[in-house]
Parts: sequence; C-alpha cells; structure tokens
Amino acid sequence: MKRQILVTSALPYANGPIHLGHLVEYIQTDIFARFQRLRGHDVAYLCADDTHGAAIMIRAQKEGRSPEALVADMAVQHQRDFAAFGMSFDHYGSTNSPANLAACTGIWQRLRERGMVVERSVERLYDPVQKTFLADRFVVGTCPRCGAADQYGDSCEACGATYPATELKNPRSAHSGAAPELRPSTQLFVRLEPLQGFLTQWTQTSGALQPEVANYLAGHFLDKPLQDWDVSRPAPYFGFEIPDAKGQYWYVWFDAPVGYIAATMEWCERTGRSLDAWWRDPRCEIVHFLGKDITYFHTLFWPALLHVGGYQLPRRVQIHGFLRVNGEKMSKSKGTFVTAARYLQFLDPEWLRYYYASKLSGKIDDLDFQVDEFVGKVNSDLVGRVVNLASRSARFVETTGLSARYPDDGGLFERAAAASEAIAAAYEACDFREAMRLVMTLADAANEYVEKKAPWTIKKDPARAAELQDVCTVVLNLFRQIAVYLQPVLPGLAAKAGALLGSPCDAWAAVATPLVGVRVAKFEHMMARVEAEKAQAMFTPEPSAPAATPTPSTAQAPTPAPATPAGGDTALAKEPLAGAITIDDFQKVDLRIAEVLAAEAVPEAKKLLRLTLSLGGGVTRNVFAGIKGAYEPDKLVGRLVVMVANLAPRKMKFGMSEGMVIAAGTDGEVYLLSPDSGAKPGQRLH
RNA sequence: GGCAGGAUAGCUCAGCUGGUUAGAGCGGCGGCUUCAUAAGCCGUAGGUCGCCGGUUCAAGUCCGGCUCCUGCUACCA
Repeated sequence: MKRQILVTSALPYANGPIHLGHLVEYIQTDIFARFQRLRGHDVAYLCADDTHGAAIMIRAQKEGRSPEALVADMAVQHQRDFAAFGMSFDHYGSTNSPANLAACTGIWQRLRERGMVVERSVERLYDPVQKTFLADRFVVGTCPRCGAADQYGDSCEACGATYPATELKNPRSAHSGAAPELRPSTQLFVRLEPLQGFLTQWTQTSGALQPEVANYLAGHFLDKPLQDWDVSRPAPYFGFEIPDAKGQYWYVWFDAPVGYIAATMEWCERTGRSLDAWWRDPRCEIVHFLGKDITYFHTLFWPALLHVGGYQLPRRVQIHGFLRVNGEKMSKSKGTFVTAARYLQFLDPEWLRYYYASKLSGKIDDLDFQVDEFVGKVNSDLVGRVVNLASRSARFVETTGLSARYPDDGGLFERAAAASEAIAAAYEACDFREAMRLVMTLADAANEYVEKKAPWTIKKDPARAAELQDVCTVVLNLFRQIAVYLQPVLPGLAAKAGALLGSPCDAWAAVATPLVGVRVAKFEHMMARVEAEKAQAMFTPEPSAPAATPTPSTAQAPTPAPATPAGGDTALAKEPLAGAITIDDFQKVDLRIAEVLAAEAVPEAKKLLRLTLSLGGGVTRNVFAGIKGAYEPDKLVGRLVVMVANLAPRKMKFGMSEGMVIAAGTDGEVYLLSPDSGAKPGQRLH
C-alpha cells in the first residue's frame, strides 16, 4: 500500500550557521525521507528557516542592516550547507513569508473564535527614553546566577541559566542604555487548560511519542493545570504583527512551527497539490524530527494549535538527543564546535551520513562523535567491506559483463533479499544503527564468498572464464543489494553503483531480482578512506589571533602548565572581552579585601558554600559562593579574598547573600583571587 | 531538591513478556591470503551484566534500597 508521509526537521534559527549538531537531525530526517521514497511512498520532506525574534533583530541592528537582509543571507548559507550534505528537501521555505502569515492568521482566528485568547496585564520592563517595552533580549545586565556581565534578559550565555528579565542585575536597555522600569503591559495569552484532556490523551495514548517523552510531559506539565501561554511580544519585534492587536507581535515560537504548514503551502502551490491532502487528511502521516531541547513546544503547544486550527496531528514526533564530541559538550574554545562549512573543508559528507546512521538508534539518547570510531567505521565498514566488494570483482568482468543467467550462489542473494523486511523495519523505527548492522552482515557474507571462490585463482586458468564471470556476477549482485539498502544513507555511493552496472539503485524492490547480462563499466574508485589526521585537524581549534604567541621578552617567565596545545587563549575565546566602560562605571563597583572568618558547605546545595567575610572593624558579611566543587571550606578560613561589597543583597533559597566573592574560571573551574601579603580586610581595590 | 533516562567485554552498544555455557561490531593477539583503495578470511583472548538485599526451582531480565553518570528543571516555560 502506498503511504503518504509528510516529514519535517525542526526549522534552523537564522541567527547562526549549521553545525554538526544540527546535522544529526537533518541527516536523520533525510535518511528517513529517502528511505520512504525508496520504498515507493509519496513523501514530502519540508523545512524552512526560522527567522523571527528579538535575537535576529538585535544582530541585524549590530550589523547595520535590516533583519530581512540578514535572514536572506542566512537562508542562502543554510541551504548551501544542506545541499552539500545531500538533504533532499522537497521545499525549503522561511517563516517570514506571506504563506506563514496566512497560516498563522488562520489558526489565530480559530483560537479567537474558541475564546482561547485572553488578554492580561503583565509587568514588563519599559525603556523610559525610547518609550517602548523591551523584549527580553533587549535588556542586558548581569546574570543573576553566575554574575557574568552583559547577558540578555532571557538567558545567560556564560552559564546557561534562564530567568525572567526582571531578575537581571543592573539591567539596561539595549536601545538607550537607560535603566528600564517596570510597567504594566497588556499581553495576549493562549489558554491551554481547555485542551488539557485532549493533550493528555494524545500524549499518553496516541503512540506518537517515545515513552520517555510521554512520561516527561505527564510528570512535568500535565499533572497540574496547564498554564496560559504568553504568545505576544510588544513592538519593536521582528515578526508578524498580530492582525487584531496593533503593536503586538506573535512570539517567535508561535509562528515557527506554523512554518511547517507554510512550507507545505508553498510546495503545494508550486507543484499543484492540495494542502488539505497533507494536513487535513488522516491518511497522511506527519512525522516531525526534532531535538529534545524543544520537546514541549512540539508536544503541547503545537498539537494544541493544530487541533484548534483543524489540522491533522503528527503521527509521530521523533525526538533525538544532542551531539557530543569525544564525550564532551561541543565547545567553541576546544574546537569541537564544528560548522558544516568547516567539516566540508576537511571531510566527505557521506562519511558523516554513514557515521551518524551507524550511531542513531531512534532513542532520545545523546550521540557521541568519537574521532577514532568515525575513522574506523568509515574505513572498515564502507571502504574495507562494502566498496571493496566491487573493487575486487568489477575489473574481472569489465570486458564480458555479467553472466546471462544468475548462477548458483548457495542462497546468498536470496538470503540478502530476505533480509529486506528486517532492514526496512529498522529504518522505519529510525533504528538506523540496527539497519547498518544488518547490512554489514550481508557485506561480511559476500566477502567470505569472494574469499572462498578466489576469483584471482580462477582467472589464471582461461578454461574457467565462465566460472570467473559467474563468481563476479554473484559478487556484484550482492554489492548492488547492499548499495540499494544503503541508498537512503549514501545516495552518492548508490548512484556510483548504479552507474557501474548501468542500472539505478533507486527502488527498494531492486534487491529482489538479480541483474544479469548487463555490461559493467570501467571500475573507478567509489569512496576514499578517511585520513585520521584530517578528522583530527577538523576538531583542532584554529590558532587564533596574534596575542597568543609569547614574545621573546616574556618567554623567560614561568610557563603555566599548558592545558591546551596551541594558543593558550582559550579563556579569552570562550569569554570575549566586554565592551569598554568608563572609569566612572568601574567606580560603581566597590571591590574590597575580605577575610574569610567562617566557611561551611550548604548541604542542600550542589555548588554553594556559605562564607562569613570580615571587612575589618567588626563588619561582617554573609555571602554564598558557588565554589563548593573547588574549595574545602576548612581551608578557606583565614585567607583573604576579593569581594564585591556593594552588590545589592539577594535573597537565596538558603538565606541572604550580601555580596559576591571574585573568582576566575571557565567551564566550571574556579580560582579565587588573593591579594599579596600585607593587604588588610576592608581595603578597597582601585 | 524535583523529574526523566542510563550503568552489560578496552570502546560503541544488542539482550523481547525471567529459563540451556551473556551476544555483535570495532579494537587486541595469533595465523592465512594477496583479486582489491596496506582492503579480505580464519581462529582466539577479554565480562562477579554499578552495589546490597528480596521474590523465584531459575534474574542482566521482576521488586525494594543505595552509588555514580547524563539531560531537563529549580518555584518556572
């Protein structure tokens, strides 16, 4: 039965380049889409750039151009990268499109009709100079958790904390620099509670979600009344102005997923198809691929919007984990944050497709990119086993072609054909790892056959020419079956296999019937081996900036233990220098020498020590410091540290914190600062 | 702290509803082969299945507790 399948990948944000982490998702989705096409189903693979939001607006402003220009530029970059990695989108759109506005408007009207939009006044930060409300991203200040300066109002890039903009310390407007004030703002909310029953049932019983995901939703959201969803943002905002609420814009997460529908609309328009056949017909299977970070948008809000909008709900939401590199989070300073464009400078895209396929299990687990494993898998599986089959047989039949009848092969071809359904089931379940494993056992069997038949020996005897041709006919047919099975992962290799035998590997059914009597083209290399050095080089940070190399005069200085090979400026790369401030700015900060009178771990806290600091003359301060992991409380008592003495006190879960202890560190390292001997508690730093 | 997921050979992982001597690939070691992109084939060594207790004729597989990792979250989507 021919199925109709609409496949999507999450829309990449137009604020940054495509990197190896993104590619886990796009490659996974593309393999699924290509597999379904290969099986003869009707597939639409749709994607688009996610273009709206304050982050885009700010960046455009910084770069002195319009958001539209920025977004157009990123669209070109993204699509160039995707093309290089073989993404077979049927259409690639943008959320900043008339189609998307139309689709959003339609859903919005239905929400209004059902009384699901409510207006409420919320306290928001207001820029008194510009006379405008500020989106979270337009407020900058000090992170309330880690104290990093110049962080946006929604989350901290240094420590990853998220918080309401009102908690930011020393907040300033990104427009005017003025201190924002709290003012009531009228905003629009979508009520989700009326759909609680519907969403509970859908998430728990539809089978669309992986079990862990259903559990997560049940335990985190559905166990209490669903909160209203704040879907509007005050101007200025790069996005769609809400048609019936002037000055209010849809929050980017409202119009982003609607982009799936908009992309389908554009595709239907272009190809003369019907949108309803893909979005309002239960026979169409909608499959969303996305990362675990955006789970709840796609499993609560999005189904709610679809339901109210009269659209078909996804048949499946396939959620994957994050990419790690050699067991660690991707990191710019460690060079493991590799963009698609950088990968292409070093390595072949098909290698990555295969490597990811061989690791993807369809579960939500993170996926670890290990350089050695990557090199080993590609070289031994693909070059050593698969391509090698063609390489060790094709040359023998370049002049004769394949035998006219398929010879007896002891059941090898038939067995490989019989594996078809097991392999297909693995692909269907997105257990590509299992699919690759099954295919490789076929390659093993084929190589054993070559070994046993020893065509190179047969060749020495002219009387056995027919036998030689038969053996190669078997081997090349086994190779072709494998090429077909791998086509969703390695379309390039499959195309080369098709060219070799003059018959395309473009249908799953081709594995059932051996090819006979055809000519065999001159054999050419099908895939190069990975050079381990190149893979290694790709993950090595570019030696950056001149400042890193020590000048001769400083070369005598004791060299700190070199944790990183080249450069040594990773801390600077990780946390670039902040913008210039005046001496007046600096003098606002009152830094003092303080003596640690007492220190104790806060048992309930992961990172906190409670310090009692003396500023001399009997003045003490109670300060919580996130240094539990790095310092023993006992060893701190008596030592001098530097503290921010005029930081506004802050109520924490464990008590009042009346200041902050200065420490250096990147990625969880912590190094307290000490003055030279002679300094006394209470002295100010100038 | 809450929630979720995980802990099985050096590495990456399979082990379904409990049942014979716990598996695969890679890597290691030993041999064979030389058609092939120094590819291939054969053989072999590696595991107290995180820890403790329980249920059972029988537990990696079920139950309870604990330890450690990962992610999300921390009065909030």
